[in-house]
Amino acid sequence: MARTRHERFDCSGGCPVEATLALIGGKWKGVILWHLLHGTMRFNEIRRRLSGVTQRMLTNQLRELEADGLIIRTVYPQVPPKVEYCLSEHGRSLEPVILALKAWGEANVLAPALPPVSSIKESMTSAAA
Amino acid sequence: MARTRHERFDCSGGCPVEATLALIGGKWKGVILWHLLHGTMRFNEIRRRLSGVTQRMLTNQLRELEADGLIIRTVYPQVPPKVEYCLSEHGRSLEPVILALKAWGEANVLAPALPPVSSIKESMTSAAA
DNA sequence: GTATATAGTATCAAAAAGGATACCGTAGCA
DNA sequence: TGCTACGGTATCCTTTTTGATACTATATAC
Repeated sequence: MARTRHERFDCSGGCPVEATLALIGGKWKGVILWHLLHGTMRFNEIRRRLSGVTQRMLTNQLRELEADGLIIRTVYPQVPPKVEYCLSEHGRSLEPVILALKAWGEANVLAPALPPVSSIKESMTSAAA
Repeated sequence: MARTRHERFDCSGGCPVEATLALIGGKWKGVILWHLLHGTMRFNEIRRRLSGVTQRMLTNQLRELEADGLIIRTVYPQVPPKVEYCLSEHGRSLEPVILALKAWGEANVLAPALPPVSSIKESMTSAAA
């Protein structure tokens, strides 16, 4: 159920890159994992931090992360329900990856106005047209 | 054209994680970048390494990477055509990220038979049912 | 004269991802 | 008595992504 694209890694030679991206590449997974780096959280707690996510999506993503062994879901037999999510050991091993993603994003996406590099070689391109 | 999901980063507080994933998160982008870390490559050269990719997909992904300023496309006005792709400076700055993804993938996805952690808490879960 | 390699486009279709909305059952609060 | 919070499901729909296939132009080799 809801297995995304984890099953097929056909890129010969080896692309652990793809394999990893398949696990954390959903729209919300990266951020969820990043938030969970800070500690255990309840469902709605996560939801509030990911403003914009729907319940269905959040449930889906959390379930996939759980199925992939990256997070641990603990439901307390209470009413109203209380469900906690935290990183598994496996998930925590992703910390350097997440932090690398975050560091690069901070340095290269949000800060600068990245100029279109596609201007220099346009002269060559137009020569072929 | 072909802008994927780069435009909207609504996850408040800041998720450079998402921002980065949006750039490298396509099905092939990560691998393409990884291959380009090794040096300049021609179109079909990349294609052969990504066995399974279609021409259309490869073109798309390369165009997006170029539009995002991560790679540089150089077309030589020859016939038959010769087009080279290489990392831009911006793209090369992704090297630690790519390597982190690769390292984790090698260590955690391909090697071990990752046991389903979802067994311990099942007792609690069933108690709620 | 035909085939091949090059780097693509164009068009159509399928699959996957993501989103909107409504609903559930109970506890606690007013 | 009705409201809200909790952590979801179920259903339907739209958008995005991916894939299959056919087509282009020309130089070179056969």
